[in-house]
Amino acid sequence: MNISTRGRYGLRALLEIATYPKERPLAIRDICEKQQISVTYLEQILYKLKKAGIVRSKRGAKGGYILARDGDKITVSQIINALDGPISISYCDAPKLREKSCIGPEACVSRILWKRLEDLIDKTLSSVTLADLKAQNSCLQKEASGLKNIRRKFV
Amino acid sequence: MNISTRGRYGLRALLEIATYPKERPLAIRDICEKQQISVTYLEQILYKLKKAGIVRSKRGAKGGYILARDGDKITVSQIINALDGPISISYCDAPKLREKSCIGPEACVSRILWKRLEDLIDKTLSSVTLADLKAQNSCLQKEASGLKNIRRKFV
DNA sequence: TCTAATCTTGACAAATTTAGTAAGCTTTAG
DNA sequence: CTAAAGCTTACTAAATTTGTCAAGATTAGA
Repeated sequence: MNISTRGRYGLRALLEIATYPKERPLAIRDICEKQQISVTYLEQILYKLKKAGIVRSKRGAKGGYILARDGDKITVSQIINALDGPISISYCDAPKLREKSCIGPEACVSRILWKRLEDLIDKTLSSVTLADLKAQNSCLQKEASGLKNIRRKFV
Repeated sequence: MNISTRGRYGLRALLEIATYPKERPLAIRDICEKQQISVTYLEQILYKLKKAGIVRSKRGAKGGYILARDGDKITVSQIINALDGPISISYCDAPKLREKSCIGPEACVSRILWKRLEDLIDKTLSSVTLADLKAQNSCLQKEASGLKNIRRKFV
C-alpha cells in the first residue's frame, strides 16, 4: 500500500495537535475546521492513531486529543504504519492478490528488489519525526509570510 | 501509483525474453506458458513496452518479441515507468484526487518528504538493469538446484 | 495464393481498494 | 440532566486494478 489520504490527513492532524498547547486536548472539530477535513472521517483516523498508541484522548465535553508522547518520539513511519499499514512498493504480497501474483515460493529476483526498496523507504520514514516536521513547517510558514511582505513592498 | 501486476508481469516477461537466444523472437504464448500469465493480458503489457521502445516485435507466423537494446541498457525504472507510470509514494498528486488532497499550493512539509522518497526510489530503480536481474536470477537458480541435490543426498 | 500463427488496438467488465458517510453509542463537564 | 465530545461499526460510492473480448493486420510457410 502507499500513502493514502488517511495517512496524509492523519499527519496533518497530528501536526495540528503537536502545535497546540500541550496541556489542553484539541477537539476533532477544531482540527477539521483548520484542515478542511470531514469530521467523521477524521474521527476514524484518530481512532486508529489512538489504538496505535500515538495519541491519547479525553472524552466528553471539553475533550479532545493530545500526543501520547513527545513529538520527537513519534516517527512518520509509525504514523503511516498505523493508518495505511506497512508500506509495500509492490502488490506482490498484498492481502487478496497474493496467490496469483507469484508462481511459487522460490526466490524471485524482483521480490528481492522490492524488499530492498521497502527497507529503504522505512528507514527514511523512521528517521523523520513529528517534531522535525513541526520545526520545518514553522520555518516554511515564516518564509512564506516573509515573501508576502517583500511582494507587498514591490507591488 | 505503486508497482502492480502489470509491472511485475512485464518484468518477468522481459526476463524471459532476455534469457532467450538473441536472434529469434520469443512468442507471447511461450512466455505465458512458462510464467502462467494470461495471453491477452500479456499482449497488453508487451504492447505498452513496445510503445515505450523497450521491446521490438515481429508480426505474423514465427513472430514474437526481442529486446530493443541490450539488457544492460534497460533499467527497471524504465520498465516500471512504461507499465505503471511514474512511481508516487503518496496519492497526493494522483490523477483524480488531487484537488481535494491538499489545501493549497503553499509549501507542505509532508509533500517535500514524499518527493524525497520518490527520488530515492527512482534512483534505486534506475541503478538496476535487466542484465543485473538476469545474472542474479541464474545465480539463484543454480543455488536452488544445488540445494536440491544436497537434500537428495541426505533424505 | 491460402491459411494458420502471431502481434495490434480499443472497448469493456469484474474484483478490489480507497474515501468518505451514517448512525447509534458512551463518557464527561457544567 | 444535558449538551459536547469522543467511540465504533456498518455501509456506500468512486476510483483503480486486473483482467477479458473481439475484430483486425501482418507474415511465414504449405
